[in-house]
Amino acid sequence: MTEGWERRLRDHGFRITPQRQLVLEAVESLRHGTPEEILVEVQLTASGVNLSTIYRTLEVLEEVGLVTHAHIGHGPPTYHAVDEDTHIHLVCDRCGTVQSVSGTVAQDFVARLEAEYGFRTDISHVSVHGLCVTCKDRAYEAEADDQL
Amino acid sequence: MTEGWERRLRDHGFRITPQRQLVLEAVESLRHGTPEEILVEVQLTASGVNLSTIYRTLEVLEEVGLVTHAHIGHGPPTYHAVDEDTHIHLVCDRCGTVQSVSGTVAQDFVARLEAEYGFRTDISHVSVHGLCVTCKDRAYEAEADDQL
DNA sequence: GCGGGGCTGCGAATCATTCGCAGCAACCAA
DNA sequence: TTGGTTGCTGCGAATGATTCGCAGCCCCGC
Repeated sequence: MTEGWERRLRDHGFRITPQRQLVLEAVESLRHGTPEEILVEVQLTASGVNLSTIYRTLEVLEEVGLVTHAHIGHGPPTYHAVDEDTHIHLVCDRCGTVQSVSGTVAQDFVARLEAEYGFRTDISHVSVHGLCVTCKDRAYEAEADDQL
Repeated sequence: MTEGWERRLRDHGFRITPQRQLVLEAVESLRHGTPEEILVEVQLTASGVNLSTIYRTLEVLEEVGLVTHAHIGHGPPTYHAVDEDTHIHLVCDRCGTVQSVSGTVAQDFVARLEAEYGFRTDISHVSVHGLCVTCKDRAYEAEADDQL
């Protein structure tokens, strides 16, 4: 009985290796993870795995549709398993906090982009920048200062 | 008669320098530009300007609200003058093309994020990933192959 | 079980960005 | 206008993330 992930790899002409299994499991258990974080998780089981392998493996897993990545803020990308609930990251450009919200808030927006531009949005990949509630209030004060 | 950009810098305690003027002009004339591209543009006028200065200057200009930046795809960020019409980048993850569309398509989405989460979206900073019309069609074929 | 070619570990290379520092110059005051 | 004080810049090195080249290993079809 071939598991789904094995089939997906094979169907795209890739081999099944322990590293690929471990990386996929790490992504699933972390839910959010940068390559560096995934490396640490993988090394709990297999300490010999190299960071280059993490990068190459994530690329492969993404190509066959088992994981996706999103860019949050300026740092390295974070990877997710595709079966995660799709969500959107609200990134505060001032304090750097990241809030995950359900992808459903963007459904209308996504539909509109498809209708008007034929663009098929990968919603889980979107990250939205701006100011969180807290920092927004502080920004108002700064604007008030500007007026003086 | 002090020009607006000079006033903005002074009001935040920054000095007026030729480099800052040139970088701002370069951003305005390029409309979209990475630090590297801005350097080239600036060096048409002043060849001695250094890339470090471009980075530092962009940071300052952003802090005082004269420019903003957006992350498009995996490469370096691109900078825009703030008086540009706000727009959104639709980035195709397959072919890499970037399409700029009016920010108005996102107004409802932005309003909803503010209403539901108190999040103030910087719309010009959003970049939306997915598949463009052309690549979307090609993706359908690939999915069809998967079914076999 | 065997062989070929994909995969991995390792270290070096690359790319973007940041930092440290010494000299220069913008700006305030007299 | 003339100084003096900082802030700003150029330069080169450091850093951090990601990629590359290559030799050896091991997955997989026969």
